[in-house]
Amino acid sequence: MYELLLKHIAMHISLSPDEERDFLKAVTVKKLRKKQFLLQEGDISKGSAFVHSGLLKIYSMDRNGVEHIIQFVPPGWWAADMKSLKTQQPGTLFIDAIEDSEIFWIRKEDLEQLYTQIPALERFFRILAENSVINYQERLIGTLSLPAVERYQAFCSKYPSLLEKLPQKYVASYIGVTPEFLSKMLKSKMV
Amino acid sequence: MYELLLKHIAMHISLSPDEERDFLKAVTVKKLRKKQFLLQEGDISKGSAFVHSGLLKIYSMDRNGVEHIIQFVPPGWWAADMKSLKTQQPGTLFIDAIEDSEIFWIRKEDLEQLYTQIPALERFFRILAENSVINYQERLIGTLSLPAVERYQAFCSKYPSLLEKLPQKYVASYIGVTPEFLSKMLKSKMV
DNA sequence: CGTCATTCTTAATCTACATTAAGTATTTCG
DNA sequence: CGAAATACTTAATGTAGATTAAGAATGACG
Repeated sequence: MYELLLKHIAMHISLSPDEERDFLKAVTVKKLRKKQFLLQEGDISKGSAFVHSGLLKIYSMDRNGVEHIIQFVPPGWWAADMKSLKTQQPGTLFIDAIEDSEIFWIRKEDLEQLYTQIPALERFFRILAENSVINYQERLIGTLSLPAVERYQAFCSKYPSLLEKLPQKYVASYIGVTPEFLSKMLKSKMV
Repeated sequence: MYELLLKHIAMHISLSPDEERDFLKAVTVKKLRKKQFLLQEGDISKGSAFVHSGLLKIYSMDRNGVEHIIQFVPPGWWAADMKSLKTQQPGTLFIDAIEDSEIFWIRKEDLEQLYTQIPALERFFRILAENSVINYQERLIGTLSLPAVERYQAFCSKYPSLLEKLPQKYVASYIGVTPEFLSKMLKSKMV
């Protein structure tokens, strides 16, 4: 059941069997149907989700109702509205399921208690957060300095497996163009 | 000497006098003259810098030689090329001083040794990294969904004190427009 | 298996912002 | 102080990508 989760943790730190057990005690399983929300704008985020199967997206919606996807969350990755989770204020992000998904849920207060009990967990999430910073920096540099075609190419080479199963319009949203323009780019063989 | 640094640490965690002493033992002071580089593209980042006084900028340069500022680093903030620091591969970022600055330097291996010795430090940098993720997420959403005027307004309300002492062209670079266009926006009283 | 929704395409028009190129302040510092 | 570098402005022109609107393809599901 929890092999994927434990494997991902073991990639960065090692836990004793006791620590593993205590950590898993705090984890619950949830299923999400395609299109179901895990979190909506205005909600206060109460915990973090590890995706075991399926695929989520995290996005914001602008005042014209257009979605801007800030992250896809395939199996092995974590999903949360970090700001709302930290501040316990209503958030601005949506998280929903692109396909039927199974997630492991850990509540904020349980995780914080575990941080104190198991210092290695704190290291694990420090490392994840740092990797996340690196990703967002690179993405920001891309949007500031690369034309749309090259942002698309970068996406393709970074996430080849996502590319296969994502509706094209979500890729457009992620790289920051309209679906119409992505369609045009692909046709014109600029890619 | 180290009041600012210790105060910033104390905002998130508490260290015993011994831990404080051990941490400060790993810290060295460096001065940077205006325009001096702390790090250049191709360098391998060997540590992290806490800005005590002055002001740094972290940026990448595109293939046309245009700077894209990904972060200003005023006193109380940390500067590093996180990717290069983690991977110990040549990095892509530049860090230099906008004005004469004084920084506290801690080497990667010393910090890693301290993480093990002082778990609270690991928490401190986890929290900083998480805050950083939140910032980059918000900035990314801004560049994907807001027009230039509103990105400028957001910058003004978020960093009013920076605005005063920054050359206008650096603000332009940060919000992702040309200096000419920012100049035009400001004149046209759109702001 | 057919219908309704969703996704993708095409093409015309439009616009926010870039580019280029001068010219004008403002700093810097010898 | 005076000269050179740096920063800022202005304005004409160019363009990447948005918008709109229609239709075609694909998929979901009763």
